[in-house]
Amino acid sequence: MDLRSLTKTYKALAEPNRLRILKMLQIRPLCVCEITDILMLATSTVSKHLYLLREADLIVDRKEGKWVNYQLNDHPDPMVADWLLTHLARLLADDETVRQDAERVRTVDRHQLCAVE
Amino acid sequence: MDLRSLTKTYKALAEPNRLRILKMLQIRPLCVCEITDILMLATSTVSKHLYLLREADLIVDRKEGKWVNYQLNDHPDPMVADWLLTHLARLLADDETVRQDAERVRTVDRHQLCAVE
DNA sequence: GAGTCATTTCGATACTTGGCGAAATATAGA
DNA sequence: TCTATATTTCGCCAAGTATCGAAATGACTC
Repeated sequence: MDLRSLTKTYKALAEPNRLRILKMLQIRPLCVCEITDILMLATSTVSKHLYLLREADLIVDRKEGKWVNYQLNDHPDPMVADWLLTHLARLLADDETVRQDAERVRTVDRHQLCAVE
Repeated sequence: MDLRSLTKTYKALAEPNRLRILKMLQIRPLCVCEITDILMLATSTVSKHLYLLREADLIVDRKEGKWVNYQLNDHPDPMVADWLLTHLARLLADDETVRQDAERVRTVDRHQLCAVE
């Protein structure tokens, strides 16, 4: 673990929408269109956020048909990412935005969202 | 602890020179000119880095004569900064830059540095 | 109080990053 | 193979940030 990679990890965490994504993924795996719907950002923007979280070893992607599911990394670098994800579970529990995101995660359905309207 | 303040904390950590400063302050308190000498940056740049670390509750300043000594915050927010600083103690131990910084911290003397040459 | 030195603040500049839409890629199904 | 859908990549712009030097501030000493 050197300065460069630790900086990359903290940079990945230093953005509110990316923290929201991580908190949402604590509830269950989500596809890009579900995350996009909840954050209300362009798909390309969300894809970029997911790329940075993946590069930081915090999440992993699993292709499933035409969807790409993202989930928290179950086997992250034990020195850093593992520890940060564990801590994050205790953080932001009382944040209003994060709380509302959690409700949306429980009710959102990808079959309703994508390509409809 | 909400999204905004947690983002501020991670932003403070997401820069290599600021991580180097924190690692140096783990050894002993340092004044601005000592840190400036080790990082080889302009004084104004270092001052700004210190400002951001202070705003994130990670360090505190103590005036001592014409110098301003910075040190790690002994009583940080127990929910975040406290935990991050504890973890940081274990991190970056094997980083070459951080190791060299540590040597400089042990040998540097503010009376030799400032206003000389 | 004038001078000296450490630090902070200010203003300018180059670089980085978050955001979008459009184009490219990948997968499923007809 | 053609079409539809989900995602990624690319090019661009606006906002944010790291950096510097110069000016301002604060503190000690003569």
